[in-house]
Formats: sequence, structure tokens, C-alpha cells
Amino acid sequence: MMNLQSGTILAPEFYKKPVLAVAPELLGKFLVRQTGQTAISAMITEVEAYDGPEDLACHASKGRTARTETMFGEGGHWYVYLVYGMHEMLNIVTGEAGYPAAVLIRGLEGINGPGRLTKRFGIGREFNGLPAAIDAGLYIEDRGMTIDPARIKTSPRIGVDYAGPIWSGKPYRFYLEDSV
DNA sequence: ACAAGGATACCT
DNA sequence: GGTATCCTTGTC
Repeated sequence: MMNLQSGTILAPEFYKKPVLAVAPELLGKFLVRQTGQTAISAMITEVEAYDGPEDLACHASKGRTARTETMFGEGGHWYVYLVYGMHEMLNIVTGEAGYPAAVLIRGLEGINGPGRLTKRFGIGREFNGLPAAIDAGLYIEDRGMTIDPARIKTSPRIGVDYAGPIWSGKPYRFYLEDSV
């Protein structure tokens, strides 16, 4: 019997596109965390794009380091890091290997805030570098939800004033209007 | 309005 | 080995 809630797991190819193309497409998709027999999931409602070595808000603008290594890898892998000493941030790497870019998952339906969603889903740095696939127990699904493009709003990214006026002002945050 | 909290990057 | 800074949140 087919589970009506189930959908199609996004293939690696989905992520191997420019980050600014991938980010808005993730809205309306479902983040799924599977542990043993049970799974929890929620619709993605808010994301931010971090685009390459030039983007001063992107960690990779500091160069290739132990932390940013994952972002330089190929799209479709998780990039998870700790911020402010207490919150795990969940990002999905995009594009081809060698170009550092990722989408930060900032909000899910019913869960606002990037630190809250990782806590609720039990996501930590152990996922860093793992592929967004069923084997990892953490992946993104398309459940056929169609999003009216008019519902997708943009704004500057949150908490990146340190990146200077040009990069902190880029409209790289995408969210569903009626879910913030 | 602001402290908590620990890793990271970049000095000396 | 020291220090400033950080893609936040909860409580003040």
C-alpha cells in the first residue's frame, strides 16, 4: 500500500544547479528525518542562498578550510555547522564540485528559525558531508506540492550585516509569504 | 536589551 | 596560546 504522504526523493541532479536556482525550488518540498521505523517531516518554508567565494556572507569566502571543505564538494550533500556555540545550522550544498555554494534551511512549516528546526529534527554536525539520501536518514522529498510563484517572497539574508552593504543587501532569502 | 556558548579564523 | 567574531535563541 502506497503511503499517501510519501513522495519522490530529490535526486543529486536537483542540487547540481546554481544555488540561486535551487533555493526557491526548495520551498514547498519536505525535509524528512528518518530514524529506524519512524520518520518526521515538514514542509520547507524559508531558505537562504550562499553563493561562492565572492559572497562575503558565505563561509567559503574565507577560502578552503577544514570547515568549508564540504561546501566545495559536489551538490546534494549536507553542510552542518555550529553557530553561536549552541545552534546547528542545516545547509544543502549546491552546484558542481569546486564551486562553494549552499542553501541554508531557515524555516519549516510550524518551525521558524534555523536553530530550532535542527533541534526538533535531531540534526547535528554528524550529518556534515553526508549525501541527502535515504541512507543518511535525512533527505528532501517532492510531495507534489505546487507553489504559486507569486507566493515566493525575497528579502536580504538574516544576520549577515558583517558581510558589508553589498552582500548583506542581496535578496538571497526566499520564503513563502503566508508561512512566516 | 542581552547573555549564553563553543568552534573557527587569524593574529602574535 | 590569545582573541574577536559568529548564517541564533530564550529570557531578561
